[in-house]
Formats: sequence, C-alpha cells, structure tokens
Amino acid sequence: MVYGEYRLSGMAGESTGSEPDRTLRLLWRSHFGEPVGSRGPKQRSSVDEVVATAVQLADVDGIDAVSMRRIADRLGLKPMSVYTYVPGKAELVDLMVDRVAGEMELPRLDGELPERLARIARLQWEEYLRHPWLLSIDTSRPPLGPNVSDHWEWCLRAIDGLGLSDLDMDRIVTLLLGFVTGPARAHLDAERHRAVDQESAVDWWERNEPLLDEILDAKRYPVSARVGQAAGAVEQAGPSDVFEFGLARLIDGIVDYIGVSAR
Amino acid sequence: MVYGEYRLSGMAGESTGSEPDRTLRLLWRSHFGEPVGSRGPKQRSSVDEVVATAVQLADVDGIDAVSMRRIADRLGLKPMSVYTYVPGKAELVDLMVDRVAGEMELPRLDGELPERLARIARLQWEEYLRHPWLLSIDTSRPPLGPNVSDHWEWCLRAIDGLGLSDLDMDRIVTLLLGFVTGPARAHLDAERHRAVDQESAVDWWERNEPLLDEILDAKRYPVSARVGQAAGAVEQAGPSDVFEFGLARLIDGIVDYIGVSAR
DNA sequence: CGGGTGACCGTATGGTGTACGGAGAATATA
DNA sequence: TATATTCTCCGTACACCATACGGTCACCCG
Repeated sequence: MVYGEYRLSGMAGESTGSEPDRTLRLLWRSHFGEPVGSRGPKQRSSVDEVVATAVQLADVDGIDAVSMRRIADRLGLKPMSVYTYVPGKAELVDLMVDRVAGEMELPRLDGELPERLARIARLQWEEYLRHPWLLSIDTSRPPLGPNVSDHWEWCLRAIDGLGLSDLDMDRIVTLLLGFVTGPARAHLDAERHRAVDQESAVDWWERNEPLLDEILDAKRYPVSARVGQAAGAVEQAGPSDVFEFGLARLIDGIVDYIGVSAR
Repeated sequence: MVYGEYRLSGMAGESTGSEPDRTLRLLWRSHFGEPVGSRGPKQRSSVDEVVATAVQLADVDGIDAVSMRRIADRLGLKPMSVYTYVPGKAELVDLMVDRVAGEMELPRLDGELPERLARIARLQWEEYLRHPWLLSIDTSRPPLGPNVSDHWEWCLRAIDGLGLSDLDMDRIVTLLLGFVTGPARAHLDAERHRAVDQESAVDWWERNEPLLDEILDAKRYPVSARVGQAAGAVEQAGPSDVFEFGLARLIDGIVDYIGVSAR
C-alpha cells in the first residue's frame, strides 16, 4: 500500500512571467468574487466543493485517500475535470490547509500573557486532533491564504506590544506552534494504533518482548529502559496530559524570557 | 510530478502471529550476524547496500526519488528482487532513518548542562542539513533500531541524574529535538528555493507584490506585515542565526525549569 | 445568430508499490 | 551421490497515481 504525502506547492508560481500566482488567487477567491463574464458552460461544482471533498477524504481515510480520481468520483465528475478547478495536487493541498485553518474561531486575546500563549497552543492542538493529516504535510512554507494569514496575525497579536523585537515575536510563535506537533503526533499515533491495528502499543510491546529484551538490554540502554517505561505508562493513562504539562513548562520559559528581554 | 512521502512503518508488524517483527530483525541485523545455513543461491547485494542506495537517492534528489525501481537499477537488479532484501517501502524508510542516525558520532557528554543541551540540538540540526528528507518523514514512531536507540539514550543521559522525573526527561528531549525542525525547515526551504527555482524568496515576493499589497493590507495584518518584513530580512542574512538564537532561549527556559524542579 | 470561450472528458504516458508464480541455483538430507 | 528443499532473481500483471493533450459541445457576448 502506498503511503503518499504531498508537499505544499510552496507558492512556486508557474513561471509564466508576470502572471502573479494562480494559487494566490485561488486562496483569496472569496476576496475576488465570482469571475464575471465567463463564456463557456456553467461549472457543475466549485473550488470550495473540491477542497471540502478533499478535506473530508483526508479526515476520514488519511491523506493517502486524497486523489484527484476519488475527488472526481465524489463530485460526479471525471478525473480530468477537477483540473478545471484546481491547477494540481500541490495547490489543492495549499487550499486544504487554508480551509481548515479557517474553520475554528479565533478566541479573544484577553487575559494574562501565559493564558494567551496557552490559547495559541491549544488551538493548534485541537486543529491537529480534528485534522491529523496536517501532521503529515510539509509545512515549511505555509500557504499565504486568508485563514492562515488571519491565524498568524492572531498569534502575533498575542505577544505584540511587550517590547519584543519583531524577530523574537516570529521565533516565539514558531516555537510555540512547533512544540505542539510533538505531543500531537504521539497522541494521534497511539490512538491510531488502538483503532486500526486493534492492538494497543502495549500489546505490540508484549508480542515483541522476547526480542526487545534481548536487544534493548539494560546494559546498553539503562536510561532509555527506565524512561521509556514511564513514558509508556502515561501514554496509557492520560490523553493530553503530556501536552498540557509540557505546554506549562514551555510557557514558563517564554514568559521568563519576555520579562528579561522587555526590561 | 508526484511529491510522495512515506510514513514509517510504525513497527506495525505483519500480524503473522508469534513472529516478532521482521523490521525489528532487519534493524538489528548487525547484531544477529549473517544468516547461517541459507539454502538458495547467494545474494548479489545486501540490505546495507539497498539502504545506502536509498539514502543516497534521497540525499541527492529528495525523498521522491527513492523508488524500488530506481534502487534496483542502481544495484543491477530488477525491481522485484529488492523485496528479497526488504519487506516493503515503509520498512525501507525505517532502515534509512536508523542508518543516518548512526553515521554521526555522538559527542562526549561532559561540560555544563546548557552546553550538553545545545549539543543535542546541534547534532539534530546537522543531521537535518545532511539529510533534508528527514524533515519530510512522519517521525511519529521512530524505528527502534540500534542507532536511533543509541541516539535516544545519549540524549537522555545528558539530563540524567538531575532529579528530573522520567517523564520530564522524556518531555524535555522531545521538546528540544522538536524545536530544531522549525528552523531547519525554514533554512532548508530558503536554500531549496535559491537553488531550484533560481529565484530567491525575495524575487518571489517582488513578483507577487502587487497582488500581495492588495491582499495583505496593513489594516488587516498590521503585525504580520511588520514582523514578516523583519523575519524575511534575517532569512536573507544569517544561515543559522535563527536556530542558534532560538536555541539559547529554549535552553534558558529548560535550565530554569530543571533548577526549580530539582530543588 | 454566429464566434469564441471554456467546462468536461477520452485517451495516453510514464510513473508508483507490490502480488504471484516460475526458473534455476545452492545447500541439506537420505 | 542423488534427491529434496529452499531461497534468489525476475517476468508479468494489477491497480493505482498525477497529469499532458486535444476534442466536443454548451453557453455567453457581440
């Protein structure tokens, strides 16, 4: 079985010269309004429907299930017709990312700084839980769509006016959002194993115990053996404890730095 | 062109009953030694050669270039023969990850705590620079191979004996390693754009300026506009400044926490 | 009421992972 | 030594994938 994932198009443009970027126009399609004076026949579907279908497929069956053919099927189209809505798959993924970035309301930015920072991370956490495929996407260059941009602006505002340099602001938000991926991956991976493999991580461990005992012997891995046991036990117990605890520590660190830096 | 990426096999096992896990056995192949008493003809290649070829392909042309057919070509084999060395592509990726985890020597763990923490992050940073495709891989469940395990043990030892709970140790290492991916992605993405697209990020920005000026207007994105400018300027300037600066802050935060926690 | 535009799609190309079964080589066993 | 077993290599095939190209035809504008 193929486990394919797709990079963001990275706003690569089509190198058609002065044409700005079709992806950009697609991302901001609601801002540009309907294309007026189109000659040909009416479109039977819409960009939003295509993107929504893709997101649905990814949510239910994973990012691998997102294929132009399947999208076409769902919409009652033939594969090649999808390309009249979207230039290609990479651009479609951009649109998917921006779409899901916009489906959750951005909470108010009141309260103390630590609480604001926590809100940033928790929103991201929730987004990963709703759309696990986001973790399988190369987010090196997030699409500059309206929802992603709104989200980013919202994050930055949470730490604006504290005397931080622009660079520090960028770094702090990146750090905070990046932190979430770790616990989110661990959590979703454990969940996926319970659901799909029908054997929990514990079962897997038990099945492979004889081999692992031989390999991961306490002489070579004294610390890992001890720590791994604790980490495994907690994965069993709490759902997002690891996330919340790590978050609290991280926020402490960030707040400390802001205090020193703004002095 | 397809931009596929591949998840780790996640040690899924083959559900063949009591058979532990072929992937595990492959990962620890050096530990088990040569298989004695094999009946058929000698193998013309080896698992190590297959994995090395795959890593080379990924290093030079990206993870997409890693295909069973291409590997076979390089080794003078036909595609299906590769499957006599490796069960499948997911398992191959596991082996690739463990291989590159072992190619860099783990430095001594002496010196002050901050220096030790920095060494952990810098090693990871270097590994990402050498093998950018590692960033395109779903590392939710890293393969339990010898090199990955050694690496993990080495990380944990750097913060062992400080009075931290096992759980905290796990979390801190995860946090530190997770942090690296952010700057590494940014850095490599910028580099890739310079090399491949032959237009720097600045050029892209200029080409799309008219559209972006209309969209990302200062009214809607006052903070992003300001911060983005600063972040972009620095991306131009320093190579790993962002990484080093962020690392210093993060370490400060971690050290603070350890001090409080161990009291 | 044409002319032109663009949505839809049939076909095809070149890729992917990998299941299946066969040929033949090399060793273990009788 | 002869036979049985087992394993490597691989030819073929299947089911996908993204997408380039060109044709057909519905529709709007002039």
